[in-house]
Amino acid sequence: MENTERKAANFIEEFIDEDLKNGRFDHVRTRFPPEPNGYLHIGHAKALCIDFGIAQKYGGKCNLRFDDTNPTKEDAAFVEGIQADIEWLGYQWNELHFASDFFARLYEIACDMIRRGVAYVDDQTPEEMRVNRGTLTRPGVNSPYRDRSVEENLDLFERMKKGEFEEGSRVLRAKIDMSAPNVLLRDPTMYRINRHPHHRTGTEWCIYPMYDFQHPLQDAIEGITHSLCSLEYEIHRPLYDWFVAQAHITEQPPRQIEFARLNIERTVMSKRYLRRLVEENVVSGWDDPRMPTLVAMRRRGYPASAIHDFMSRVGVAKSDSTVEGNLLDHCVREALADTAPRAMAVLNPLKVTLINWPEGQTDELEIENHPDHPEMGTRKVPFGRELWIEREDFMEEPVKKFFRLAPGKEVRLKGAYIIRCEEFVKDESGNVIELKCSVDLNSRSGSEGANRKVKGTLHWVNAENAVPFEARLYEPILSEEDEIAAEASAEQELDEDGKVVEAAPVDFMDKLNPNSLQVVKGWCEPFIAQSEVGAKFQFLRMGYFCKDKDSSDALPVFNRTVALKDSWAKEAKK
RNA sequence: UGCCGAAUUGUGUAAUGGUAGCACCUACGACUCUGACUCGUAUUGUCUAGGUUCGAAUCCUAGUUCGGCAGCCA
Repeated sequence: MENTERKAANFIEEFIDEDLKNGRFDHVRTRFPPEPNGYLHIGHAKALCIDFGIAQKYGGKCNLRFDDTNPTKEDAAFVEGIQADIEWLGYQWNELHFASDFFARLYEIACDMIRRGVAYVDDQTPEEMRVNRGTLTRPGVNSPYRDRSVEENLDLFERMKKGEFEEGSRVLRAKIDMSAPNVLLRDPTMYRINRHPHHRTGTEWCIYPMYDFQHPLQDAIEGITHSLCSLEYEIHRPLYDWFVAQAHITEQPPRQIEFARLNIERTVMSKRYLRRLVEENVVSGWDDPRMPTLVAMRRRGYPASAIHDFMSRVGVAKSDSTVEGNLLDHCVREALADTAPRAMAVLNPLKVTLINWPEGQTDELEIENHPDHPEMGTRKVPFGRELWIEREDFMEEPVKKFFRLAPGKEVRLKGAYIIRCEEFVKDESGNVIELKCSVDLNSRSGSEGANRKVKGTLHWVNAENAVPFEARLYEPILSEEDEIAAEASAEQELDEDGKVVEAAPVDFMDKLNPNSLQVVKGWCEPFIAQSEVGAKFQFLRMGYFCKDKDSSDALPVFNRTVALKDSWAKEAKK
């Protein structure tokens, strides 16, 4: 492997380079280890891109491993969803493993640890265990069951496995040090009893290994060289190393390296909360386009390449950070800019009648599908006396710098003619409901008469053939400024012993953005309606849109993937 | 009051003792049959205080602030 020339892109690669150079490893093998208890979100995608990306970069391998050690919340459907997401991102795992395939082996290792006197069955109640663990500032005390004989431990553990005991009545613990400053080392639990059927092993097992025991051993078994994970596991590393050392699986223990997880402004990034959004029907499902899950982003129209681009821009570091939503939007726009064909759709329609256009006459105009890519061809667009334009493209009393339609003012209709607003019609409550415009019949696009300066160009749809459609417009799922409070788990209050008194939860449901979904009915060009689910367009001036699976023949539905940048909106605010 | 980490412009991330750079955001301008795209210009930064050094974001000392840890979750 000739990586000495290549410059490390981040601190993880520096560590790996170091390991390769000093001979700790002569190859790289990573793993992506999701628990199948939900769908992958953009935060997982960061870890995923790092795990797979580094393996790729070093010519190594990356395994997909499901850490399915807690049957309570896991489901086979998530296993499939996760695999689909990984494939969508274009990665291929080398080996596919399930922790549950190794339950027998882990059990044997646990028995061996009992025989060597470094694990024991504890009969304390969860409450007793908690009390005896001590606090952050006070050492714990040994369990009264800590010094049972090997024979008794072996017998008890086997009977735990056989299902002779109730859930919660006994656990297997590692015998380390109840006064360790790192609380995780105070005789951590290795196995607990859980009778919930497992999505793969059914009722074969009723004891399940804990993460701290299973994960490092699984890494060692698979021959993982670098076990990359998020910062929260940093404090677990001594335990990780301890278990690997105890298990005697490999001469070359895997190295755990931690990096900061991804946070994005106004985005919920915790599986627990996402699950709540789904279960409490705040969203329509894991693939609701407001969700930060990959399955939702795909549905919303984000190209996989945008995710990769985003991850490379976000970088990898060891300090906690929160990325602006702008950056993701930017990556999505950039990914779509060259590939999405242009089309016209009006989201908030205002009727325009061309007073000097012959009644009953409909022309066909030829309009390019992409201004920068002539190879994407052109399409025929009908044009007649009655049109729809965007309501916000007209102002009765135009403010300065507004160069769209206003009484007496001219605009160009994209690919068509220049029109002038001659008068406007209001309903009884004073709302403008129609514009009467004159059209410059010599100004048809491409003709000589079109070559004059008109400041504004509007998109439009011919009323006669327009197809009604539903547009779903999205905003971040959290209200502004509140994301941190919502992200933070419950505030914990401590009593004088430093123990948790009560969790006073900040209910993130209160932080939800009431405008995260806006549904509007608009008009679009006929050909758009016939596109396939998943088809992506840029609706001129309105943003990138993706045809949704909720579409019917009667009513096409489009998700706005991302809006275009809008410098007028900023100007208008002033 | 314990242990483990982290602090570079508004945000994210480089610089590994030698010119603090890049991207996004923002502002202004050019271009424009998308107020998009593109192009140009600009503002803003090394947590604090000492020290070592010709030279410190980088090394040392002491602080400060922030994050994580007391599941039979992962």
